[in-house]
Amino acid sequence: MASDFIRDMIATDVETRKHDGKVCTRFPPEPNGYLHIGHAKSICLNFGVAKEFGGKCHLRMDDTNPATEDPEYVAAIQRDVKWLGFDWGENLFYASGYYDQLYAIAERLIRSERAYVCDLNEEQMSEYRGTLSEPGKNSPFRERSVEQNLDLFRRMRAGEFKEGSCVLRAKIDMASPNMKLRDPAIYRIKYAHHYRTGDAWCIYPLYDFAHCLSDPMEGITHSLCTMEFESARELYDWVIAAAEMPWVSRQTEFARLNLTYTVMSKRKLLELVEGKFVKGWDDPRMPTIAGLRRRGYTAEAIRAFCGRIGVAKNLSTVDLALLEFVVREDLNARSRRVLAVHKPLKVIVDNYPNQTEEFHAPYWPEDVPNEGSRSLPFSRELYIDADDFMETPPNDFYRLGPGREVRLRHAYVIKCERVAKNAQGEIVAIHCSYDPQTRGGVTPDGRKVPGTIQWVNVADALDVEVRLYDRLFVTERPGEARDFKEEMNPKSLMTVRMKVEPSLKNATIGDRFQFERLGFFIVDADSQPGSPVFNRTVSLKDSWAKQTSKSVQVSPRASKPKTEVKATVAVELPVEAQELMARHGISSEEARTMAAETHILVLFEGALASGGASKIAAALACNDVLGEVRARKLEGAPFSGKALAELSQLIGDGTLSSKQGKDVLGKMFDGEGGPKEIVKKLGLQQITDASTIEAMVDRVLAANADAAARFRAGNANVLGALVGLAMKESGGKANPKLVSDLLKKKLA
RNA sequence: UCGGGCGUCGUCUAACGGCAGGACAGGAGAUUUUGAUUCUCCUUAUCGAGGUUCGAAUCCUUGCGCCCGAACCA
Repeated sequence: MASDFIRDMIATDVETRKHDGKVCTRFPPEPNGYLHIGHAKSICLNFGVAKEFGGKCHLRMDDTNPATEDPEYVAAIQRDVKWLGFDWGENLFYASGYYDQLYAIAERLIRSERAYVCDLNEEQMSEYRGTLSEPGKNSPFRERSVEQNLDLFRRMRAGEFKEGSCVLRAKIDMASPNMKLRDPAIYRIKYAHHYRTGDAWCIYPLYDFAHCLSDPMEGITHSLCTMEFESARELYDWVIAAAEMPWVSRQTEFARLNLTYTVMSKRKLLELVEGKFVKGWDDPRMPTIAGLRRRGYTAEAIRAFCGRIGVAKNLSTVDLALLEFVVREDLNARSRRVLAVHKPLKVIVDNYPNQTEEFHAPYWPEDVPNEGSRSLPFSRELYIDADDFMETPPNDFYRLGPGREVRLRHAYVIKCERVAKNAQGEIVAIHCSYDPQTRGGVTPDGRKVPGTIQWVNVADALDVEVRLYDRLFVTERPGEARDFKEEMNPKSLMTVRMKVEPSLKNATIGDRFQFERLGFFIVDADSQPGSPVFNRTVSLKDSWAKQTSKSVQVSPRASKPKTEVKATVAVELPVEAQELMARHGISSEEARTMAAETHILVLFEGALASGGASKIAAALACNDVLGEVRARKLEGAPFSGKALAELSQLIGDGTLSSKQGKDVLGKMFDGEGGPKEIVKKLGLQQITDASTIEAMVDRVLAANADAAARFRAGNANVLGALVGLAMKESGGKANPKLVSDLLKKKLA
């Protein structure tokens, strides 16, 4: 499995023995709909990570809203996760299984004055909450006593109050810039029957309370969720801390999956199901796991897809073509090839005797290492596909046309002699001759027959129902310009009849085939014994169709309009920065940084006071110290201005190159002592001796003869790489400027 | 900008500060009893402007753009 930022983070946590080196993840769907391919990404990530690090992944039904949840969904979720190939073992949990504990924690929060019962109605509450840019104001019920809150909360539970009359709220901060922290509701009254707890409760916890507590209750180490929960993380941490949970789970967010030509929210999918735009959650056009399964996708293909799309934080919309690619790749290796004719056109082989012969036809092409074959009956009346005949074909059409030859797959080469038409002038049959020398499709005389087409014997043809599926939406991003339901593809399902070879009579539900030249198909559950129904999983790539439709095809996707280069408005330097600039003789950029980052200013002034070289110290402080502080999520540098002064002196007097200076800075952050100490410990005296450097440069050049050629060919970046190599050769001690100059001279 | 997140080929995703790589899509060709598969080759990217550095996609400043957040949903 390729790595990603989450796996990197977990690997670090395991190495540093966080949580005792254990890894426990969870997949927490709400049973209010079916799982879709977007969930598959999360499932593959959570279960995959657990497996890779020798940990566990729990399956947890996040069922805290009795109004929308249903046991049917619970069963479907388990079926789909299992089908995808993942096993939660004993670890199936329900948020509803924690209602007692959650209630107890809520009372604890009340006792520690971190929660209160609020009687504001929904409208008032939203008014009190303020807006994104204005702070909210405290609820008039915020200062109720512990006793009163406890009493009220218990009466909420006892069913003494109407639905909506009050809620339990966390007492955090109504002025927080993070709206999630403005005293969020954590319990509401709902007189609804819960599918698991029945009528035991009339108050239910909300997501922000239940979810973040379920995690530590189960010993979850890494709580992976999608980006829209990012601002909830602060609340997540607050609740765990406020509840004084003995276990702390860490939430990390990644980007959810979007697919072109697809809608991916449960709300929209539910709308499609309830509005009968599709035939249910498992309609093969749906991006649900159940739909994809019925469409003929394999779990392997879906997992491969999830592996290929990666995990990152960028908002991303994956091309549907990638999903089609992985399923073709998978199906190519596992589907038997059979012959089927979509639009039957009768061929009469006039010179063929009145008989039936059988051809031995392998199920697999040569490059798929599988065994098996069937026999194919052949006689003088056959069906071929109407698309494989043209009365006036262009030169590059190498199928059948008047006077032209074509190979019938596994059978004979035939030649079109004449076309039979009815009174309306429509073609009713093609009269052909066959070449008896070409039995099995070979041409002993060595002549080229470029076209090979599929066919079915009229007498034995099976007439079957086939469902041709296509993308559900016609636009890449349905719903972006108008209501997504107005952008549905009217041809997303075309139910047709096909003539297929007789061996398919006993195909059973779930069998997969490739209908040669047409696509991959699976036998649908609607099949009856002896009369299979096929779903097209995906068509074959068809470069002929692509070529012929080129003229009508939309122009290749326009490249993204580059953001217009606007005249850069010089941003005025704040007064404090101007003062600093004048006072310390530093650059405007540095002054700006120091004016904004007090700890950098303090550090720099400390360095100045200790006699540090001001230019170097300023650059170091603003560019490198600040970067390091941020990367390590610190408040400030863990060393004094004096240490910075010392370092800048070492650089200033040539003891250290600026590169070494930065390395030393890293060690200072690691707490390995002062600059001089580190230099001594590591023996970091910079190498400036010309002959020593030349020897190293020569060695690097000798070992990378091709690099020199590439540099001369115009790749200027090679120089950087060679400098890097020479630096490594010197153990980081060479003066990079000297190395670079020498290299330039030698390469010129 | 009230807070947060994110900007790398058309798309998705890599690159301890050291030759911007891979996959899909697109194009050209070879092989082919599936115009499939397979195999070769090619096109295309670091949001802009400054700064630090021998060297910046990466560090700093700044501008721009996109996304998320004001359910008693999850």
